[in-house]
Amino acid sequence: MEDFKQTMMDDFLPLRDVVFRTLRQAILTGEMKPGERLLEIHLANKLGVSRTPIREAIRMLELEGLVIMVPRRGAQVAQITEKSMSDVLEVRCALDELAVELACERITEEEKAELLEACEAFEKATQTKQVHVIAKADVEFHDIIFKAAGNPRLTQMINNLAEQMYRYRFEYIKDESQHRMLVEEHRRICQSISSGNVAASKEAIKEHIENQEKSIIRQIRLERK
Amino acid sequence: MEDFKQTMMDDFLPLRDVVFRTLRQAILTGEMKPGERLLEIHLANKLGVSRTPIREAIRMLELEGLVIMVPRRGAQVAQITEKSMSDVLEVRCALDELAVELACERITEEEKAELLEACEAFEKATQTKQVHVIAKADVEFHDIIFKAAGNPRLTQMINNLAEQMYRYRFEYIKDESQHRMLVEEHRRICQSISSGNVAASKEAIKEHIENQEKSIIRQIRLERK
DNA sequence: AAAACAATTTATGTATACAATATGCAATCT
DNA sequence: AGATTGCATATTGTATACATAAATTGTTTT
Repeated sequence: MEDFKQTMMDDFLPLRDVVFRTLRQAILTGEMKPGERLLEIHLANKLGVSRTPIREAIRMLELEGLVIMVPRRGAQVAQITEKSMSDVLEVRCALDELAVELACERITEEEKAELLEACEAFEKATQTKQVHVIAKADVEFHDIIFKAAGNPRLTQMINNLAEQMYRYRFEYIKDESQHRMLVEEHRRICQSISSGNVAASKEAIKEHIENQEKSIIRQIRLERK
Repeated sequence: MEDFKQTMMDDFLPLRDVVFRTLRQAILTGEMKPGERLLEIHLANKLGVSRTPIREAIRMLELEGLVIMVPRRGAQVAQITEKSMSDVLEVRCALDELAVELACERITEEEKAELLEACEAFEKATQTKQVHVIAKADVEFHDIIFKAAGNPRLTQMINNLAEQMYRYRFEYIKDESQHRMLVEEHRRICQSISSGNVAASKEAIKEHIENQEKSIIRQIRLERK
């Protein structure tokens, strides 16, 4: 009986959170386009809830920078510009460098094993050529680094930044010509962290992010063709 | 009459934002203590508004990490631990290093002059021995660096992190024995950025943040005595 | 026909009402 | 006495109602 209650409480989610995730997903996947207005009643009807959870979700999206508020005109999906993306990536690169630096200092032997395993799993995943499988393996690899870095706040911030590029991620991963390089980059990151080489780790992760940046910028330019 | 209407519209702020700022201030200054519950009706009565703006403000505070939500129990002020503070400072240091690095690369001659001026203004401010004057001069100094770095997203994130330490800031600035060192640190930062020396700038800002960290950790230990 | 103004509509901002859930206390049972 | 159940209360979660401002449309006037 206690178990039941526990599970019920665990997966209870206020509607605002459901709405928040739904809208965020819609924005990040590009289903809702930049500049598109978020009409409360419209969204409320569409999602079958009242305006209240919609509004609270919008407040959260606002603070995440995914929507911008125009006073007395409501919310609209934030514009994604080349500049704003490279700004985000600039920050993300710095934070990822910090993450690998901390990981170098704090990683346990057990985590080293996990990292190596995740690295190999990623290589296998690329062979499936299934985008979501590869994406998942990629996330798992990086999550181990974050765990090893032991700074939850840092993890949260990186994940938040990474989400902002969600819609371009798949395009990047879809491109099979990149797979060899991606695997190689992961290997270098894995090795340099395991050997505690801070400088090499930072260099490796920097290249990793820079390659992503190039791909994303390319995508953006294609879109506004 | 038209004038009045115009000014009202210019500085029109939804109540949620007023409430947000008010509550954030209360939390950051320590007026609302960690663990304290945020009862919606209570706050609504106290601030003379309805529950709606209170709730929306809480959603924003939640995403900023200043309050934590317990489902069906509402919000409470987040605990500030030594670990959480050093986590934040770890990230902040990395971001500040990025900021000075970018500033080195992008600063204009005009901004160099502004920076020098702000640096000298800060020194003068320390002589007034008025905490809020010094704090303001300090903010202005760092703002010029952020402006020079030319990454609004980065600026926003650093400011957000800095806010989380708001309540300890004043204690730090109040301590007059630190003033000489603070001025010296600012001078080094100013000089190294102006001369475009990335490595020296990073080193200087790192020390600057580390000294703050020491002071903050000291404060926290004092509080929980 | 163009501009200005009024009326209407639409959507946000705010308040309140209603529903569901958790908490605390007292009465009851073992 | 201790545990348990049931009820009252407090509080959150959600929906709706009302108020105000912006946008739009249509009409009138020049």
